[in-house]
Amino acid sequence: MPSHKWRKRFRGSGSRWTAPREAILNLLSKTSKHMSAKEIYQALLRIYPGIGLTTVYRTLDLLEKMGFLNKIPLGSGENKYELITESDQTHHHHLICTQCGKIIDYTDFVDEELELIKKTEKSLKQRHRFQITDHNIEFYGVCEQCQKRR
Amino acid sequence: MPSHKWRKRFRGSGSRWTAPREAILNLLSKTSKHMSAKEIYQALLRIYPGIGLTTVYRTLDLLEKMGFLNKIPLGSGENKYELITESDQTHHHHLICTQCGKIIDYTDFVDEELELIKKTEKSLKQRHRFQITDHNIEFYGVCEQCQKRR
DNA sequence: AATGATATTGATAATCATTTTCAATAACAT
DNA sequence: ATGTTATTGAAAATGATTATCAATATCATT
Ligand SMILES: [Mn+2]
Ligand SMILES: [Mn+2]
Ligand SMILES: [Zn+2]
Ligand SMILES: [Zn+2]
Repeated sequence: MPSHKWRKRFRGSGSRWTAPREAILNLLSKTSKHMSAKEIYQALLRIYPGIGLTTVYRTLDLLEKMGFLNKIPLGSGENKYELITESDQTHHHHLICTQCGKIIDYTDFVDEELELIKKTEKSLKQRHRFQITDHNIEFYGVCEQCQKRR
Repeated sequence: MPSHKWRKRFRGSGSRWTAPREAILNLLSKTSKHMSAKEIYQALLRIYPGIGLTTVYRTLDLLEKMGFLNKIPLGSGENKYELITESDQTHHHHLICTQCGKIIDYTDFVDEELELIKKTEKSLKQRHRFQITDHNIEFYGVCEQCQKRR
């Protein structure tokens, strides 16, 4: 468990290093999946009985604010979370199954994409006086398994 | 009120032409805003007292399925709706204020965008065996008014 | 124009994800 | 070891949307 790399980043922020926070970070670092609060809660129940769903929500909020993870709205009102890895494929977008909610990362044409994004952002900033902070690109469809299911 | 152009499109679909449906279509055709169910409900109350919020939701669902309007998830769990105009700027994307939820249409670089989209879609389709049905591009930021507000 | 089958409506209650409240507990600077 | 206060978990509250259901309106057919 090389899980203490996050610990230091809690220092000085006024936030404390607690068992739920460690558990959630460990879980998310072990999976490549994009998980919802409830999924995270249920997965944790096995290794951490007694953890509260409320705590999961609060922790996810905190971790997002600290820049540890991304929150991905599913349109159904449900959100999914993924750890931000400081390693390789940091910038990526998503392919979302509209049937089961599965999310797949992709990095196709990121360079061209970024160029276009940059241009558009600049244009929008000037014309609408928006302070642009982020963008989102995603594709929707039906995954292989859900295609077979009917 | 040239509002009877939709009427015929209800024929044969088994759906009936009703007052709430006409009211909602009229309202949305008069505005360029992207409105939530509640906003639509409240706007209608003045001209159509007694209309139910439930009916608004149901009608919006129906109209979306019939291809009359787009549903835009806000990430906060709230959705906004816009009429699809058969006229000019059909294909566009959105600039969304994260403070007040205001949505602004933009059509910058749509040609380049569509080219990139097409390429990416093809690539994703092959590699992940997804049946891709749609895409979404949006920018987030803070609108001019919300910048002033603090 | 009257009839009848059934699509639609609106009030109410139910869901579902997320947030708020609050008293009990745990983390950590001293 | 101690005290301050951030954090936790249970329970209730919220906000958007959906399900139920009896009453009503639409519209094809007399
Ligand atoms: Mn991802
Ligand atoms: Mn629009
Ligand atoms: Zn799927
Ligand atoms: Zn705004």
